Amino acid sequence: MVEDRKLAVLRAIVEDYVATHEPVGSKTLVERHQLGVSPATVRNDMAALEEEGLIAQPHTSAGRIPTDKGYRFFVDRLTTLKQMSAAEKRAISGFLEGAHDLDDVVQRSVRLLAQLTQQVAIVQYPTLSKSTIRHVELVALSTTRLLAVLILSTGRVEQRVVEVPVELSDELLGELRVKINTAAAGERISDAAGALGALPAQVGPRSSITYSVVVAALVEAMSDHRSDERVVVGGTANLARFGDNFDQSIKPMLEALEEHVVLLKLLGHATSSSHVTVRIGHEGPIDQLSSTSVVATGYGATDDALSVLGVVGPTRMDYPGSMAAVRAVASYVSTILDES
Amino acid sequence: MVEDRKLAVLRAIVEDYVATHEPVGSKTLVERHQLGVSPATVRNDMAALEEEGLIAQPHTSAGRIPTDKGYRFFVDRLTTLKQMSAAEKRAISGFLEGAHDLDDVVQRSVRLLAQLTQQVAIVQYPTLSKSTIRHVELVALSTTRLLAVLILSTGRVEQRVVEVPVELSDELLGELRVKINTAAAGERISDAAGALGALPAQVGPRSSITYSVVVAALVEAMSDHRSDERVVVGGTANLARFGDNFDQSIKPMLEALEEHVVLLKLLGHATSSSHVTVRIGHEGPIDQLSSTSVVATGYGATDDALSVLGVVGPTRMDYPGSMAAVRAVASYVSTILDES
DNA sequence: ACTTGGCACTCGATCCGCTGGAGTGCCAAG
DNA sequence: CTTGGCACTCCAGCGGATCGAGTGCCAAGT
Repeated sequence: MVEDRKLAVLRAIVEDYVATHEPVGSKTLVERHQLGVSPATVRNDMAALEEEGLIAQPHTSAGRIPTDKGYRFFVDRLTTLKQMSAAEKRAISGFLEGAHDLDDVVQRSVRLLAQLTQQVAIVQYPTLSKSTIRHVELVALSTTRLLAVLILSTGRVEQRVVEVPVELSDELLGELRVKINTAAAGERISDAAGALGALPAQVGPRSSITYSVVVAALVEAMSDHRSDERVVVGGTANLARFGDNFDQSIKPMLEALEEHVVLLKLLGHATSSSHVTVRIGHEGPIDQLSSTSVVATGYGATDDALSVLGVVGPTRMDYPGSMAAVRAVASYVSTILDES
Repeated sequence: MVEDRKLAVLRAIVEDYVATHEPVGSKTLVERHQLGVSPATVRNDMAALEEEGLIAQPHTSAGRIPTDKGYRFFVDRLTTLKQMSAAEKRAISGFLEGAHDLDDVVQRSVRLLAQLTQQVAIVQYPTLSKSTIRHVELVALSTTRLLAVLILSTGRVEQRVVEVPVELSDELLGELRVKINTAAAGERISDAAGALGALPAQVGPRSSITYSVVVAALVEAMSDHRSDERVVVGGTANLARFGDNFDQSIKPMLEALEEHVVLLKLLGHATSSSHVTVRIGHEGPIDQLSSTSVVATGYGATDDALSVLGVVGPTRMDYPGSMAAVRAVASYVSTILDES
């Protein structure tokens, strides 16, 4: 079938170009792949593919390279999701099992992902808004300052210094601690604000001011979007393999990696864990990164993802491999977080 | 005086080369600086400087560039410590004042330092071994697992999950919490281990096992050197200005920035806060970074530094500027940490 | 004892023109 | 629809010529 062969040619072009980083011509194509036809035939197919905007040539007498549209087609229609080998699976779970701490899990995931894909890996911490409160601890720093420590179900620990306009006695602090914990424990962050808000009214007017100050600070700490932006990056050294066009690809990438807000925009919002999202080149939200692709997925519960992780690389990346690695790591991280 | 002029020439060469990144010749030198002599004279001086190993020429018919030894001489003998302008001082303190959290302080410092020096900035968290324990919190995750949260005087919060081989009742947990806090609060980390170690013997044999397990885990968490290695990096995008020789300077740099252990080696151990350390090129501990310099200093108390911060850049960097910025930021961070 | 102008020399950077080869598009025949 | 043939295009790479910045050295001047 003619149409089939055209797709085979596209696949071959993508694979070859990803492997060699060089425009691929009709002759080398039939040599390296068993297409069973002559270069001339391939040339005809290539002309058709170019017509459809799936491939392009850098200059008249050069081979073809896939366009963003070509990659998109390749990812959507020509990619059979690669399975990780048993050895790889063992390596992944072994590496992640060793963690005894949320920070540890995140850090290891990022390293792992970077190593597996040989690219820049990004892991976002579990979103605050989807966690429930496990415990709130108040520690006096001085008589008018206290440190509020928020321990969440996902293992995240958030802290915030609170200035209180009145002197705090030990008893009052203890009372506060108990009241706040009974009100907030087990609640989702978003709901806790309401439950806590009711507290000041329940106590005598004498301590009600203190209550409201502390409660207000806690609520603020919880809704602080800055802490939702926690993101860890790894494998930056892999940028070195991006190629030679420094200013065009590496510099903007480094700049983006500095700005966590930008990174989050890049990753996109947490989708379901079962689905791997691929954004190719210009499809992404940032113009400077038009030759960069993002492969990401949610992790955590299958239905309602806790957060996102993924890799970032040049459009000419190994999509099947990256997708498999991202999916595998996300799934292992999910199970580990479920256990704890 | 002849000797004086030779040094003036060296200074001029360093300054010009740092500014232009190009080998500097005798003619351009007399044009740009008021040396009051002819190019020929400068050439004689240059020959002498080259004889002494302070400058070198990349090839026969090119201008001169400073050698590492030349930079060293420049830093040691020709640098008058630049003062920050009032506006800069205001900007620094203003930017750092806004922080309400240790994490915040560290993060802001790194950004600030990167921005001020236009280079890669590194800040190490306050060393654990120099902090005292403010509070220990134990939160039950399940009946046999608990989360130990260590709150330190510097504002650092360390956490660790502990598996306990026996079932923990609420009362036992409360008892543990009180005992541990009375034993450890106010102690230096290094001393706390001893105080805690005595605990199990003080209780009945029934709960003594539980005590020893928890205590052991806590002690391990405290002495865990991994957590001493906490380091934050910023301004990576400034690597882009390093120049063109990608493989020689940028790639190894990126690799080093990935490995926090390497970074710590690079920064060196905390020296006193009052003294800024400069390591030039090959003087550093890492061979791959032989064309990279480090400007660092301790921060925290003047006499006994809490930890280290600094910047990393090409040997051809603005030493006076970097030294001034590093010193200024360190001093502001110190005061802020003292306050809390 | 230094400084300085002059001068010959070196050597990388840059431009130019050439050529080889990889790759294409098209056409006519199978 | 495939295929071999063929003319054409254009980049990459090479060698040679040129340019100019910079040097080292020397002899004369202060």
